[in-house]
Amino acid sequence: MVKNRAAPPRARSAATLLPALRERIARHALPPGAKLLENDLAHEFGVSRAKVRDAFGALEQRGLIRRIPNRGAEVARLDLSQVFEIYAVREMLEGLCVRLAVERVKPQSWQDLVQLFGRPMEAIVKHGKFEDYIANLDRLRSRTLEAAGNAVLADMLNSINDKTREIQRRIIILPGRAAEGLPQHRAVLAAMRQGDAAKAEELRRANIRSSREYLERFQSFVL
Amino acid sequence: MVKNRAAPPRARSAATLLPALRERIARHALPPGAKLLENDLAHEFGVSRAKVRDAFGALEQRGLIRRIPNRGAEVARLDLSQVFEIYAVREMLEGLCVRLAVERVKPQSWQDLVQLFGRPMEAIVKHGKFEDYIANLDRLRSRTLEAAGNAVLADMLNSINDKTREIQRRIIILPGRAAEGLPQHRAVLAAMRQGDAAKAEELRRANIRSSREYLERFQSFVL
DNA sequence: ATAAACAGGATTGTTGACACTTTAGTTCAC
DNA sequence: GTGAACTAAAGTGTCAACAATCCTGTTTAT
Repeated sequence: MVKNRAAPPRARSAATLLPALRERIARHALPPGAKLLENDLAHEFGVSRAKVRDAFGALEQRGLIRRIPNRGAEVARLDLSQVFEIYAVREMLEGLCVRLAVERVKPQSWQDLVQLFGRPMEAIVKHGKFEDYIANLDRLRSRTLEAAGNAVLADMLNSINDKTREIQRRIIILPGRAAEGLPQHRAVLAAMRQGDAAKAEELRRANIRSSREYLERFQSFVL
Repeated sequence: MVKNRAAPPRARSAATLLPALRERIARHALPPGAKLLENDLAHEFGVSRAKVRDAFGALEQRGLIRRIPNRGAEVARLDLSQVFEIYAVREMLEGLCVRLAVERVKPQSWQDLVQLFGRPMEAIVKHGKFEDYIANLDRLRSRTLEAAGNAVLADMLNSINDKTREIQRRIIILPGRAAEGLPQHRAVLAAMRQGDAAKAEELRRANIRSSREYLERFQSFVL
């Protein structure tokens, strides 16, 4: 190879390096096992190798990449058992998140989401518009996280999310999953709209267990 | 100041740098707000400044230190609201941990801990031997974490623990807390010994809520 | 006397060069 | 033809010097 196969040195700033890498890894633009070369990235982002190295350190701490001495860094692969470990934790934390959110804001503040998850989402699922479905789920997610007002929790859930975003995407695309998931999210939202924190928590946990079952059944398609 | 007030350059290796700093911060050998000087630490541990810098990056990711550009790093202070945020998360995760542990190992494997938490701990509490009390709690903790067999969970709980170890210590020393906590731990262990995962989980959560109440009542002594 | 301006020292941030390790490709012996 | 030994290239790990920034104590002007 004579030429740099990496993208030309677009003038990106150093501050965007870490989030950009996180994003690429989370959406599998950099798939598991992909090697990360310090030089190429330094060149592409227009920063020094030292900063790339710093970013690698942060990514390693978050469990997004794996570093082997003298051999470089590669995107971490997660095997099935790790994914199930994450699901166990996620069930608890997402449940807590919903409960805190309900306890801290007025019930009517969820009204717009209740409506969004009515007809509009119905149509989205009907027509298989998965990207829109996911975008709306994400809106619900971030609204809930914000309402919960717990930075420690937010950090952990974001960390988990970075690792499993692509897997969740693949589960949603599975036959019947969206149609089965939507009523579950609606039920959670209904409890939130009523201000019933305990019920919302339990329903959210059930929703995640249900997603987990899909993963168990279709694991060969997802991993 | 003419002389280096830091310890003489003991020959410590680079591999121990990060754990050593974590430990110092966790036990408040470096109290909140203490400034960390790259040069002093590099000298003390006999490593280059670059490595100290790497370690700082990891510590910052874990939320143990705070870095301000051009101003250096200092041990993070946690205010009361953050501590309560952590308690909310901890209650869920410790509960999960106990449940998983019970589900994965034979009930009789807890027998030695049941006995340890009988007479011996009774005596320890009676004589106010707090260090022993804490050491045994820690033994219970690590045994449970290991039995749970969930690396993601272990990571999160360890991270939380690093941040609140000293606070937990101060709560335990509070008048009446150890005497009130011991029966709670006994109850959890009894449920574990019976193989009743759900009950053990709920009891553990109650135990943490109880600890939280102490913190609420005596916050002025703890922070 | 007070506050702004200024120097000197201390500390962090950044860069580039160099050493070490691994990998891949080539040669050579059998 | 096969495999071991050697060589060159690529990549990572490390360090030390340099640049930029901040802090402290002193001077200076009002």
